[in-house]
Amino acid sequence: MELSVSDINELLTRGVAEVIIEAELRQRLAAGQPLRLKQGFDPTKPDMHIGHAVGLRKLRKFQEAGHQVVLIVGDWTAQIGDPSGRDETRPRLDAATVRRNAETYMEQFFRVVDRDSTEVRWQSEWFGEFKLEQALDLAGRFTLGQMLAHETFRRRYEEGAKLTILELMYPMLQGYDSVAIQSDVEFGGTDQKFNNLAGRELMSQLGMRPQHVLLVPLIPGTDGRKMGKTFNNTVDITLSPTDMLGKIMSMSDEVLPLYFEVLTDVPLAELAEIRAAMEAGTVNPRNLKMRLAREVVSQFHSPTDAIAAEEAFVRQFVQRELPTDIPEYVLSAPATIIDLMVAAKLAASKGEARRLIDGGGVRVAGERVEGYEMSLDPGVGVVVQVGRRKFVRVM
RNA sequence: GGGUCGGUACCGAAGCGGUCAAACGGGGCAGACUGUAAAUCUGUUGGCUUGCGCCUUCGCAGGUUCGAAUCCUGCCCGGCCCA
Repeated sequence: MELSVSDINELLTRGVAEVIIEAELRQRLAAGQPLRLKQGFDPTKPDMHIGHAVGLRKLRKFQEAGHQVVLIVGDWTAQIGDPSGRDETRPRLDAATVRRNAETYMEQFFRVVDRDSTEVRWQSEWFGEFKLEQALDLAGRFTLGQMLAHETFRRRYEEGAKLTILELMYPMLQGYDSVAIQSDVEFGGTDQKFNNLAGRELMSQLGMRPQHVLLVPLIPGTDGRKMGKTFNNTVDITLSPTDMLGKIMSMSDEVLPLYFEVLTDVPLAELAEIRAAMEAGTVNPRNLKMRLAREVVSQFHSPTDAIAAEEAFVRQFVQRELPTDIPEYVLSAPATIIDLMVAAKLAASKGEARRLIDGGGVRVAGERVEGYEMSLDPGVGVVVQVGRRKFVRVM
């Protein structure tokens, strides 16, 4: 497939943080030779969020231009745990967990990336038979000085935190993957730069053409802080259309333009308009956010799902009506409101249930619950609501 | 191997014999205001118990004491200094 200069331009700049080395990669793309695009992952935590989708979408665009994705399952590096950005040593995982996580990950990966033009490789193909001699050779190719150039390592070293030799091995192993699969371009988030460069270093030492590196930005989470599990601000791609839409609607305004850039195909010209309108304050960000939410839900589900989710959203949060899909909880005997909340998982403990009631966060049939005495009978069909989004119909 | 400092709730961090389920900050949850935005304000944040009270929790295991997160012993883990 022939790419125009502007196609290549968008491929290398939109939603891209850095390309190493851009001029060279530009030439190779123009030359039209199919390239091997390396994307690795560690099967540590299988849940993928839309932050990961940024890179995957980019891979997809490259595939559409005729290139080949090589997905590496880091079943060895997963046992070390990527130290990048980490303040502490990670626990090591057992093989069965790794395997299971890998399956889950790939299922999610192929929701964005085309399976047919992807080659899946496991690190154990080359590390399974690795000899100590080879490991020593690898270790001999990097200096401590190089390793301490890595922000993460340096900081932990200087702060006197725990830093194992094993962790220093991580970038070397990831780098060796590039050698093993003869990577042309490695994809990753900006936090992967050091590891990716280790691949370039190794390849050139071994007389190979060093891979190029394409880094995508790490996007902020829904609250504007770095997206990650610890902040509970991710939008997981496995979310239902309703939840996904809801999460996006609850995000901070400031991240809107970036999300449009990296998660939608909205044309660049329009992107500029959106940015300008936001800055000038001539649009209600809520409306833009709804459009973004629609676009994203359409991608991971379908346009029909997106429309349905939007309608449900408007009913529930704008018109303040009850959602249509309230789960039922079947009561076998009369129960107090406290016991019901715990049994129906509206509260984690009886203490929490009481606190929620004290705080005015519990409603039964639309009426705020006061005191703990209320009791409910089986079959009343009444809706119990906790907070703004937890509902149960008591049957 | 020796010396020394340290390991507290989701995270950071006080406490150093009783009044400690454990200050304070962050985060979380809920309420008010909203656009399920931000900012702001309020409440709450181990479990059981409507109060009283009981149980579990301050690296692990023992011990001293009427009483321990706080003192002692051993062990495990980490930092620093020396080798």
